[in-house]
Amino acid sequence: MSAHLIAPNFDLSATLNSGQAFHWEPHGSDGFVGCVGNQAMLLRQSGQRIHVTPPEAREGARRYLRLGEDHEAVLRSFPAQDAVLAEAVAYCPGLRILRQPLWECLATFLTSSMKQVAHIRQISLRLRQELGESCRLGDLALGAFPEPGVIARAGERRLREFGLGYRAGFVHRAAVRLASGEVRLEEGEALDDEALLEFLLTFDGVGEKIANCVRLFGYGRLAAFPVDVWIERVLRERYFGGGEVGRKELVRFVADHFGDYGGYAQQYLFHHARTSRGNSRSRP
DNA sequence: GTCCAGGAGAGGC
DNA sequence: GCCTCTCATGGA
Repeated sequence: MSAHLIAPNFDLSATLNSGQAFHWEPHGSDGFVGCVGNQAMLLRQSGQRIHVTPPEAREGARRYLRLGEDHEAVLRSFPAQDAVLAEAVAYCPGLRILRQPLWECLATFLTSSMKQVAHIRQISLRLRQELGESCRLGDLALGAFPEPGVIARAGERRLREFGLGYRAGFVHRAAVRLASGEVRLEEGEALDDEALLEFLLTFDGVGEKIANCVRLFGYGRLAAFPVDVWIERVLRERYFGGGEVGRKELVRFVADHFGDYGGYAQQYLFHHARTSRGNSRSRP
């Protein structure tokens, strides 16, 4: 039994494997299994349809995949004279931004600093398997991302067993803050973009880059533009002719160049730089 | 074995 | 304000 969603110009595989979420596992020839919150689901794309199993996960999947939004408006908003961005969009036009549950988004990106995507993925899966609530999907048992209280009780030492290294303290302290009720991530929903940034920066281990990832992939602030090592390289090489440009100047540039949907532009540039052939650092 | 990763924070200047 | 160093780990 499954339900389906209409998803025009959508690339499920690229979207789930583009360094936003890290826990989706291939299933069968063209499916992916994972949890969104505590809902286990199988997603499978055929043409413009995405089939969701079980059917009761349909609305959760729709929200997570941000379906039903006007993606053409996003593409129209991009700077008209930007050939670099146009190339990245043409490379994978079906790539989208996800809308992830806030805590799993924050916690996952707290583990991301100075880590390769493959390793962030390994940590995310281990946290889910070892500490997360087990969610059944037919014969499969998938792990939800562990609640703050569970991580708080597990302790920093236990987290280090999962390969978090010095990031274990960041994740643990954030979990303790949330589990104690001192703050709630949902408070951020009501804040404007700037106030939300300030709020996220109050978490130890969250700097501007990770805060922007959480604003973009969790809170759905589509103008947020995370500048990581990949984006920094692309900007320097393709937008500034390989010249010596300070990181600060790059941040200033993206703020007024890419516009209201800069987060999408960023994701297209990131995905293209990281996965396309011709980039010596990327793997085929 | 070597390089480097979706960084942040502290310290020096 | 900007530059540099350290933090911990494992995939490529």
